[in-house]
Amino acid sequence: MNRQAPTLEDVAREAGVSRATVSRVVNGVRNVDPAIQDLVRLAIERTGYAPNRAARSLVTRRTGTVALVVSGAGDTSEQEQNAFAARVFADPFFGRVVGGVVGFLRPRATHPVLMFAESPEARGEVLRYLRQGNADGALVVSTHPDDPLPALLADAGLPAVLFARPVRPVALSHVDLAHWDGGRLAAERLLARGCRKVATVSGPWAVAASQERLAGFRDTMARGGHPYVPVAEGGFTLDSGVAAMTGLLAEHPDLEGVFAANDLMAQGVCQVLRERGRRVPGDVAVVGFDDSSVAATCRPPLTTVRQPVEDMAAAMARLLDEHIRGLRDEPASVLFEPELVVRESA
Amino acid sequence: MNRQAPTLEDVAREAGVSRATVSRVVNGVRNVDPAIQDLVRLAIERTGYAPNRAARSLVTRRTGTVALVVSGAGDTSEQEQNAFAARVFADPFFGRVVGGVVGFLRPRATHPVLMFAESPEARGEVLRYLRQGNADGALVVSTHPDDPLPALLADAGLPAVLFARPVRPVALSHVDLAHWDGGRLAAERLLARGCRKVATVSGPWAVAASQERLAGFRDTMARGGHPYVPVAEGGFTLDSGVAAMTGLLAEHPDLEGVFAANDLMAQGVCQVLRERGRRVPGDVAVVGFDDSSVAATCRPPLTTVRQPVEDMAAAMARLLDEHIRGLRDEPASVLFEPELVVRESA
DNA sequence: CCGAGGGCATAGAGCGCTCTCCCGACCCCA
DNA sequence: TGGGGTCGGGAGAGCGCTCTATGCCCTCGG
Repeated sequence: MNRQAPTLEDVAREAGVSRATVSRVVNGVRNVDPAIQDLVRLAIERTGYAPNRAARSLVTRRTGTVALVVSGAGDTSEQEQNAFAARVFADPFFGRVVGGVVGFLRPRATHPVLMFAESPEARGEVLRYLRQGNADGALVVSTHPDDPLPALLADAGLPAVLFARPVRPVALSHVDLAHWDGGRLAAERLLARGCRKVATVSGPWAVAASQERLAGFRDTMARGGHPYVPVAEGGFTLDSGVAAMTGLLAEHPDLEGVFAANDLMAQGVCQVLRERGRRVPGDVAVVGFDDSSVAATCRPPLTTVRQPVEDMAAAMARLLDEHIRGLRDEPASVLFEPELVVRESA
Repeated sequence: MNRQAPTLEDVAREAGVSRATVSRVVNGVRNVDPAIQDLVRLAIERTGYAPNRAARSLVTRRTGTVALVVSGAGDTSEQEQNAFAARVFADPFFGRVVGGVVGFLRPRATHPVLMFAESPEARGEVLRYLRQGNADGALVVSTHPDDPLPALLADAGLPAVLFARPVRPVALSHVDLAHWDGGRLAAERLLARGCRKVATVSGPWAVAASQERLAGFRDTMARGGHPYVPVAEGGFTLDSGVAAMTGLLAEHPDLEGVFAANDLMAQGVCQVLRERGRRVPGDVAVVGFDDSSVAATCRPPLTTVRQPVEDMAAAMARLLDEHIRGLRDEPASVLFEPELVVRESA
């Protein structure tokens, strides 16, 4: 970068061949004499050559970069943008997404650019970024059902893959979890433990996943002879879990089991129960959702419905890669199955 | 990206001016007749033009991208790389770093590329990435004192800024916290509460910050008339906090105050204390460090030494920006002051 | 012995942009 | 009115790479 980086031309001169030959050696090789290959490789070594990506992507029209976009709802103010980023990262869920994405991209010499799109300007920035060819496509994790970004990307014809099926249909690939089955697993666990009086802390109503988890839970409870299940709506945060549980416990002091739609809320549920003198799982069994890191470190460790986030993120990256390489034209969707992880809380 | 994106040439034709003029308008430089400016802007609007970044950075030698590198110790195996990413993100600390960095970069139309450098190959990848001109510089957060990456970057003459002063001196700018003062604040708080028997759970010995926090704490306690302070070494994780506190409590059952070198460990300390029947802060006062998100959500909420991570991260980004733009030649260091945040635990 | 054919290398034309000249028009003042 | 200065715009040379077209040479069939 600093003092005149060596160019293909320099290497060619050093090796006594032409620029094109060096280029062939550097990239996947097409018929180059092995002796010359070695010669070139030696010259590359000696000059410390590193291909300039700008020049390369100028002609290949590929950047080896994808945008990893966390997009929010509508219209966050300038001041809140930092907070948004911090909040997103505070959720252990997102770390797993990054882990899965990086795991897939790394062997493909591709790198994720982190972007936040929680305001109209930020969304415009994402679109511009892609249209300028800064990145080949976008992996989008929406934190809000009304997120307009997917539609914008689809309209612009930009390659993109979503985490979770969008509420409004959009012509983009996505990966998702069989949330209904997750709810079912939680219900089955509580039923198997013999819990009679059972309640649930759901995710936000507007989020499709919340509704599906809830439906799976309720349907299964009903089938198991418990047609009525009190529900309190939470917001996927610890605080909201505390609030929801406080309300539930006030109305139903005799609860024996609780299903919280994510681990953070389950943690809040446990806190409230303990503060109210209930033992978990002795008096009340608690099932969480996600199998995030808190599930294991929480006291007591949470029995939870595992969402294979890393695999899902990797699948996202794979789908995007296929779209970018033109191997896939039509939007596809990949559905993952949840799994019950039994620890101590239920 | 898809069907022939419009080029500068197209816009120029549309506006009836030359390529150079359009370029001038786009970059907002030099004297261009306002009337023509409007003309060009209209043409840009009509064609939907977006400057191709590859072409631009080919000539400017700038990418508008910086690498945000989380670098680990030595030689992590391929399988553990995902885990590394997940672990890093599980630490709420890192989310704050990202928030601060993004906050600074965003107005400057710069974006962070996320990279993990926890193995020799990964480190090579980072260097190559920078030397290829994929990014203009690197923001490095080391998770291990023996991290060789800073030296590699310095040797390669690549612009980079570190979070925390490296153990071995390296010719790179960095930001850091006055850790000694942080330890002092914690000690002063415990002294002010009248705690007699006090212990501390330190961070890993190898980490300079741990030693400084410890020194500040001990020196201040000594000055306050408590020359002997039992220490247990932790690893900045919740589990290590639990283990350390278990040991301390066994040897010193009469403890009245504990300083843990980060909030995660403080949380572990509180768990152990509660399980052993001690009330916090009634029986034992606990002071944490960082003021991370767990400090507020923990039960009880932690009194802690605040590290202004977002500001520090922003300062890192600013330093890097100055290095990249050539405004700053010599390595600089910026030191931040910690601050006591009083909640309930002490 | 000659021409066809194939492996291997080179030449050279861009990719889309910036930026340095350079030139024409206009202004000011003598 | 003319000379020097300034301002606004155009022409064109690359930036470093890929890739197609082309050419060389060696082998082999006729």
